[in-house]
Amino acid sequence: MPESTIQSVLTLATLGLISQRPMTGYDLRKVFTTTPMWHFSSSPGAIYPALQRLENSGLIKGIVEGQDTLRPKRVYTLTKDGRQLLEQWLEQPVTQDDVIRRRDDLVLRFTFMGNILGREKTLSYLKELLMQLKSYIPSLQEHLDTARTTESPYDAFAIEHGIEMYQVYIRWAKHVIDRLEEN
Amino acid sequence: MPESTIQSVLTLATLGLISQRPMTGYDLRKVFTTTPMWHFSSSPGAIYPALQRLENSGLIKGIVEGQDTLRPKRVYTLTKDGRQLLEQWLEQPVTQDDVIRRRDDLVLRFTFMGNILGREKTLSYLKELLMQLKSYIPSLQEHLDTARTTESPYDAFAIEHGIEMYQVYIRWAKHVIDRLEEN
DNA sequence: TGAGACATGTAATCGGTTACATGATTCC
DNA sequence: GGAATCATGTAACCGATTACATGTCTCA
Repeated sequence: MPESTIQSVLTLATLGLISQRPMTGYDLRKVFTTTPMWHFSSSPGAIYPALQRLENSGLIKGIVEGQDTLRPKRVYTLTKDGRQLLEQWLEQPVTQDDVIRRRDDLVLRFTFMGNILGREKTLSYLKELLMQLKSYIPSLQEHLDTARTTESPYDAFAIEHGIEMYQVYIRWAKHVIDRLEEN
Repeated sequence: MPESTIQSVLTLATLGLISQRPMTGYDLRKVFTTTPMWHFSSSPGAIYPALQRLENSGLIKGIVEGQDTLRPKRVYTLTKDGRQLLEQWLEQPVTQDDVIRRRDDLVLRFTFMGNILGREKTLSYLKELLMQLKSYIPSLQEHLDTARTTESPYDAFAIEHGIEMYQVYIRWAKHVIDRLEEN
């Protein structure tokens, strides 16, 4: 049972990536600079300390490859505890707070979920997500109404932006659910 | 000329809000808990230190109201330096990095911009934003193609999510431009 | 008289940013 | 021989989170 308090998105993303295949710090940096996961920091000052923390917490294990050569590298794999923590994160219920403050993390969780928890759990995750997204919109709508009556046109535009974002999010989730249910 | 290095979104948002009307720390907390700006932290441990930093940098000035009473409060207003820094932030060109890593900040900037820089500058801001948004999509499209050919369906879904988000962002920006140009 | 809103702080901890630092290997 | 890529780190700084802490005012 991992008792660590590690929960930053970067470490969770790292854990997820390492779960897909063993990786070095350099590999991670490449993912964070060359794939759409580039909204994560790829600076060595973020990644190497993160890997050290994960290893110290027993969530990953580094094996040195090419120890005899002049350019050895540290390849990390998940430990059982690491896998467990990752699953714990993925199985967390979707909260209103997630939908408001951690919109992007929810997509990240989805991405790892398919391979790790399977199709069924991914489907219920998406349905839960869908519910939370839907239940958030009315409050935005209310604020839009007040912004309109108080004549703050810029505020109103900004809130419209938010509403539209959540609406496509919902449409996307429905679409993915349909696709996954088609088999 | 403010030489401070203050640039966290929270402090910039604070500066923007105080520019609209003088505010206390408590007022800010209320905004951050009761309006769609609730994705900002409203914890006293974030706000009060931020206000102190802003005041120490000479960007805002606190005046104690009700000093004689038992519940005095500190009302902050922008200083000239504060206003200048705020304008500097708002006038910054929209970069690719903004569009990737600071999507939300861009909307925040838009919100303050109307009142502070006026309609013309807001329009050019939106057009700049539009360009950057458009120029970002092709790279996502490419990654979508590779994800599809390598049979990573979950990755592909996630990238589709991103593309759709940017597409509505673009639609929104166009819509607002049209509205503002109608006068 | 008690609940809830008003009002402001501090301290420990943690992690990300920025900048610095070093060296090997590969390929032209 | 030089550029690009491979590969890994450290240190100072800063700001956000969490938890703790305190007290007033208003209204039912």
